[in-house]
Amino acid sequence: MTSEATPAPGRVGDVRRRNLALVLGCLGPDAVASRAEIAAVSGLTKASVSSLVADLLETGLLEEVGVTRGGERGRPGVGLALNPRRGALGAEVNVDYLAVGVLDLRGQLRVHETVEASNQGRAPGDVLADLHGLAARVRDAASADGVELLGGGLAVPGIVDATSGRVATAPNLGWDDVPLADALEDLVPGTPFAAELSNEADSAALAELWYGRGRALGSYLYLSGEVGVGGGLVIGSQLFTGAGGHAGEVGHVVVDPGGRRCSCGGRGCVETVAGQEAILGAAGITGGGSTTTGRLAALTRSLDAGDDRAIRAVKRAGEALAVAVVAAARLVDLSAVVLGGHFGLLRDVLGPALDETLDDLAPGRIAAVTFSDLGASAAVTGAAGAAVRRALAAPHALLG
Amino acid sequence: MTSEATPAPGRVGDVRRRNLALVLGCLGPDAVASRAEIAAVSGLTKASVSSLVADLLETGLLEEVGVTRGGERGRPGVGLALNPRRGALGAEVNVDYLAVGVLDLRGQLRVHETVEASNQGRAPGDVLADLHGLAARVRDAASADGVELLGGGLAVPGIVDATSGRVATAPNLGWDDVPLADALEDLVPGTPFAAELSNEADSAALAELWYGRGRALGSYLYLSGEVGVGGGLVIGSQLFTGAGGHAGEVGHVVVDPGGRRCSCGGRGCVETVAGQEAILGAAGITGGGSTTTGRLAALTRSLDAGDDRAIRAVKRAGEALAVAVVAAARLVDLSAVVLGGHFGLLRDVLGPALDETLDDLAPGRIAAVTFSDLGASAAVTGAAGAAVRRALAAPHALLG
DNA sequence: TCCATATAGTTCAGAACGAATACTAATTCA
DNA sequence: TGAATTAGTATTCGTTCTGAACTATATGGA
Repeated sequence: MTSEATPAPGRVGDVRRRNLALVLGCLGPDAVASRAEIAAVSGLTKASVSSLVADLLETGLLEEVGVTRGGERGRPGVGLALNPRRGALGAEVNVDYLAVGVLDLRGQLRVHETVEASNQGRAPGDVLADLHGLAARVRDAASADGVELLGGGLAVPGIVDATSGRVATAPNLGWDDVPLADALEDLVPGTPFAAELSNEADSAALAELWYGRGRALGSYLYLSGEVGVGGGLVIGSQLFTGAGGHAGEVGHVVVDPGGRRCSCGGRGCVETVAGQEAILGAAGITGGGSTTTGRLAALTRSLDAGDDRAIRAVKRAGEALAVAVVAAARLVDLSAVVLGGHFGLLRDVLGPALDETLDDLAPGRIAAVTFSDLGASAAVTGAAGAAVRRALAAPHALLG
Repeated sequence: MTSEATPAPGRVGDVRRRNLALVLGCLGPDAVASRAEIAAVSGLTKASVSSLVADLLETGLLEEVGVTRGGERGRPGVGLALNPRRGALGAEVNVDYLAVGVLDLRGQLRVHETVEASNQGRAPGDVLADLHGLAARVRDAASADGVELLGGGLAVPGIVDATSGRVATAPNLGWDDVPLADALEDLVPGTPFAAELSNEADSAALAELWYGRGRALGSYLYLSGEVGVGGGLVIGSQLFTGAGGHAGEVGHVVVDPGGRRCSCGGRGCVETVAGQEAILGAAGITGGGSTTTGRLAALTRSLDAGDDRAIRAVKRAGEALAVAVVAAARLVDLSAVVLGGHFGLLRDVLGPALDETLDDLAPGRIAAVTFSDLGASAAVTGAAGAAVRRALAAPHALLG
């Protein structure tokens, strides 16, 4: 939900809260800067920065890392950097696996464990029990590695309400209106920033923004090819959640008004052409007891072998995605796309088809079509990264 | 352009600036409230509100309007309301007319004058000279009516850069890269808030938000049927300008990937089906020396007469708009649409076609399709309203 | 070696501001 | 007439940033 202009009165203390976050914002994941440099960049006075940094050192978010040489002459500054011994936990429940990881403030994924398992149709309670076992192991590993957790996040492939911690619906898991508030509580017990629930495509889009292709772009449409076609819109280096809180639902943009009925009740949606089932079906790769992963592998083999039917199916998917991408380009004035999830496997065929169709439908409009290189850890990284950002945006919560 | 997180240091004075605007924000166009009521609504203390109101009275934005009865007992409060003797000027250059008006802080359009003239292909300088003559008359009328101007705005049917005051391109005027900084300066000379340039569809969308259908909606896609098909996205009661600053360009969303080439170089765009020329052409209403307004009148006569070709052309436009509306619904999670401009003339045929197609392509997704009732003054009202909002958001600029 | 110069960082007085509290003002009701 | 109730003001206090003066630590040349 886009935040309504809450009539919150400005208090004197707000200024300090804002400036504490401002100082942290001057330090990227890898940056080292002295108090004087921070003062110059932020526009704050040296006196204010000194005072703010003292507080931030107390929170443990910041640490001093020896001296820095600025100009040739004069007293050297004391280097300041984000403390790599603080971090957040990210978790992901997906159709074929569970994954949990710990990301530190410097953006390093310090621990990452994945458990393959088919969670489709399992009772949420059973899945969550497995997840918590995995999370406990990961927390222990992080602790052994010297990382103290500040918070966490959980990503699921479905429509979620972050404020209440409920999964409204996750069709591919078979979940419907599942409350996860307790599960979130148990994920990172006793940390100052409670774990939050998020959509898997949104988390992956954010991981891309903070630690992947998106850093150089700032604004882009992230397309996630999973069982469905998910999407996340990043506008001006921020996740755009739209009017109702669930923007970027690319899978059900209409690309063919006269096309096939979709499971959503609509007609001619992207998913009816570019969803996994649609592609595999059109390519003639039948279910036959095989897993989705196995069938996708068969598809890539067919593509490599030059199988005409497979190539046409993937090309058709690329064309459908192009129509949706143009709609995004026009409606929210985007000019970049990042493709992730299983689309990466199809890139050799999908990329050219997408490029070509974009050039026909809206020449010159899309400047950059890129494929993600974050791999399978995107959602976990994004979920943990969001918790890290929450901490860096609200350092005052860590002060007495 | 979505504002990058400018590293602006928070200063002590920011708190007061914010709270001054907060107090004004508690007073809608028609609202009257006492200091005590404002304190209760805003969360500020009575003492702070008293102090803030004293400053605001000094700016002239606020005025005392007699006593108010709160509860049954106790001292009555002093009513506070926005001062209707302050306002802003809105101007519009369009293909068939020039218009200038003055809107007061209470949202009343106190003066509004329109001059019919075909501005297509005229030199920008000539058009602007006419506009300034009109603006001078309107300023005099406002002054005679006791309204003091705080600022202004100018809306044009094209892509603009508000920060530099340039029109990048306005195809239907035949303008290309026209600098309007001087013209804006002359529009409201000597006012504290400089006039700003805006897109006509965006201004109309904002007028809808502040003074029309949008008040009840908060988030919607505004569709403006002019020579082209313009659009404005309002998300969470704010104009959404997207990644590049020009969101809502509905006219070139692809609705038929195999469709006709568009003047933009693309294919199957909304405008190739729902633009004025496309509808008139498909309806068989030829140019024949007649003005666009005349041809549109002929179209509505044909519709009223039950002419099949005309009805099919408008229905086809409704279907095309539906595809674009679904794209917006999915991508930015909208559920409401407001139709303005010349679409209002076609509402009897266009509305049902739109509803029906929406129900086929995305059943239940769009909750509200409404037609604007602001008429021809939408863009002028929006341009002036934006200036009013700027003043109400930055009252400190009016203090010594 | 020693001092001028340059840069980093701290200390302290001052101003701006909202919060809390106690006060005055104006009204109703018994 | 006075108690109760509500509106609004005055005063004191704590928080925070700013700016200027100050201390700390380096380089480089006499």
